[in-house]
Amino acid sequence: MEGGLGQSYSEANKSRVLDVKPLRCWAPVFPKSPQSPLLPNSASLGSSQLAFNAFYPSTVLPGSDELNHPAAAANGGSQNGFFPFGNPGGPPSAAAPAPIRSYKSSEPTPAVVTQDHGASNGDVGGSLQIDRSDNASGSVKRKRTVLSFDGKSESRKNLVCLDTSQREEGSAEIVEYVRMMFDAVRRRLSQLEEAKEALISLKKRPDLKAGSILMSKGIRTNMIKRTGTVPGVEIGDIFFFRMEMCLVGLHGPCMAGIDYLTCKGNSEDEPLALSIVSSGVYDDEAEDKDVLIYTGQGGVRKKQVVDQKLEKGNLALERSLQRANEIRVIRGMKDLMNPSAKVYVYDGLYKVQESWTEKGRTGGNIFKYKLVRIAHQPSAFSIWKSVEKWKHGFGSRVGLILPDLASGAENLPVSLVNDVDNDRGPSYFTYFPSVKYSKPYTSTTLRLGCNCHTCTPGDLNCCCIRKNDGDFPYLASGVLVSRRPMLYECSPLCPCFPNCKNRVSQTGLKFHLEVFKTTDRGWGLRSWDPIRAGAFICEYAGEVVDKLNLKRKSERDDYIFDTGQHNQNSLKWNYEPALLDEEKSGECTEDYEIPVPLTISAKKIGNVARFMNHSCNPNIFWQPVMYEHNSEPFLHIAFFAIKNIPPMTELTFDYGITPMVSHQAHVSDTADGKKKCLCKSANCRGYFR
DNA sequence: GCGGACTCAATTAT
DNA sequence: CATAATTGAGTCCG
Repeated sequence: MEGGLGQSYSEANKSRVLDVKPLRCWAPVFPKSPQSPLLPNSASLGSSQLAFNAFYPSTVLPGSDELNHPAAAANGGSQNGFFPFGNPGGPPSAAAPAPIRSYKSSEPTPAVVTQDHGASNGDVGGSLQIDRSDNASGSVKRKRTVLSFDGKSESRKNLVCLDTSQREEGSAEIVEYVRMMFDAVRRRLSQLEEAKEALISLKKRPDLKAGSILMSKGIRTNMIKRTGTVPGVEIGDIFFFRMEMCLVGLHGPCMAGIDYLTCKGNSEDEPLALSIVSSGVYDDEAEDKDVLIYTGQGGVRKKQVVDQKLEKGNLALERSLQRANEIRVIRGMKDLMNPSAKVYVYDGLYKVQESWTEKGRTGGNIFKYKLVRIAHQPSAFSIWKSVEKWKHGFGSRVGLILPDLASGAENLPVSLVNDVDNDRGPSYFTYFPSVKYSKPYTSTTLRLGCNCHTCTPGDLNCCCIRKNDGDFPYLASGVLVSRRPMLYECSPLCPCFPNCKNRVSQTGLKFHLEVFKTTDRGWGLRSWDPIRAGAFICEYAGEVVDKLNLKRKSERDDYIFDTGQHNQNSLKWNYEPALLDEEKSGECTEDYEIPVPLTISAKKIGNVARFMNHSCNPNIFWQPVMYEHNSEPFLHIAFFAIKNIPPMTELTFDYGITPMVSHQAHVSDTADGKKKCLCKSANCRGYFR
């Protein structure tokens, strides 16, 4: 889509920021815009900063039509960076300005060149417009770099490519797609590496490798550097790898802590800070929820005592103090679930309030910058601080009804909280952490156990691994790598220890969960802890019921989970084998294979899963898991995280077409038995059964 | 079991 | 186009 509206918009915006030659001031053209993705919030700037905002070099204006772009875009306040004006499917602007190379990362080489799409801008509420490379069309442009894939283009049908404008400017859907893809590839690379570990110890970095692959294939977005908000990235979003922030354009450098933009073409260098990561390498003061004392870069890890220099990131922060532009702040901290790793929280926009130098611990002079959080932003880091307090018992949890709803039945307490109304709890039920069968699941009795004492990834002698297509389904960190038709876990029949890594769904809760009262959807479930994509949440506990009997009884049961009627078909979660040059198309299916349908009722007995609400844009999926009790195989329904989930975010899954609704009267029944959906997601289907 | 030293990384600005 | 600068995430060792 070169020359499309999105691009010319971006180019124009870019130029506004970058070219600050005073004599070409178009001040009246440029309105105030808190949402404008590229510029500091002019409303909150002093007069000196206004001058900076207003410059709009006429040289990049392709035509009089383009004059409207900044104003329209800014006034529209489009959250996702879409164009709220113009002809959505309109012809590409032939006069789009030439890209300014120094402000855009170099163009990646798509593995498969994308096909032209009719309308790639403009449909604000629409689905992510991604190209499926069928390479059937004659209009497909091929570059020479494609050749390594030419022989196997058949197996690459599912690879989704982003077009130029999608790589330059993101949206919620594009960002989500990139993040899902990144983690799916990373998990697969980790899985391959862990399987090899038995033979050779390769210290590879799956996170870097996954990032590198996606970069080279153009699966990234928000490549145009900008100050302020990044379309599709929300305050509070969490990341487990630096690469991930790099791919979605939140923070460009994969290592350095300060991202900045240099105003090239200007005689004097005027770098501007865009985002910073505070992660503990330097002696930052990051305890206050709204103030961050950030240390400049340089001088650390040097053999001799070195003074930091006022250049690059340090200079950029200094200039940003003068310009008073918004700076994205990402706070990194130790991941308590995985102490050797880190987790990064996007904490929104800050401004540099003052700067000074002082003597660092190692003796050299260092720069310090005091950043203050801009008011009235959604809370992010402060939620983490609150959770920390609740966990340590200081500070009372507002609205706490019960410290442990499960009364000790789980290995972690489950809080019951209501801070919205006077409801003192859900209706009575018995807490039970697993599924109760009254008769065998299947008529056949199979010995399914393996013979290992320690099931080791890559060991194909382990028949539990063989049943999972030869892959150890979980990583050492406990996350699931891929959805599969059926997941086979080790069981009491296996001689391996109960802490075997292939028993993830049997080992209880991993996160401190909370059942809480929502404002309009009854009771819901959320977690105090951050959750990684692929992490196990809980299983669907309850009584296995006979579906036919259930229908006859006509007694209302809103707590039914039914494998036969669920539908997660729209979810594509697994890695794309073609990205890793794997010929594995058939085995990578995400269609479930349920040998015998299973219906579970959590009305009388159940666990936390019975409180999970429906969403058309869920963060949890369910996966059938098979293992044995008393020498007989039983089917369980296990829930895993689709994406990284920040603390205190409601956990939801897609009820699909199941006749199950949440237990509360938060849905209004329509004539045909459908329930009105209140999930509020952009792609909400409106109703579910 | 933890912290420090050391090592290997990918990307981007220069 | 090569190179320097950046520091996350491992490993190793005391």
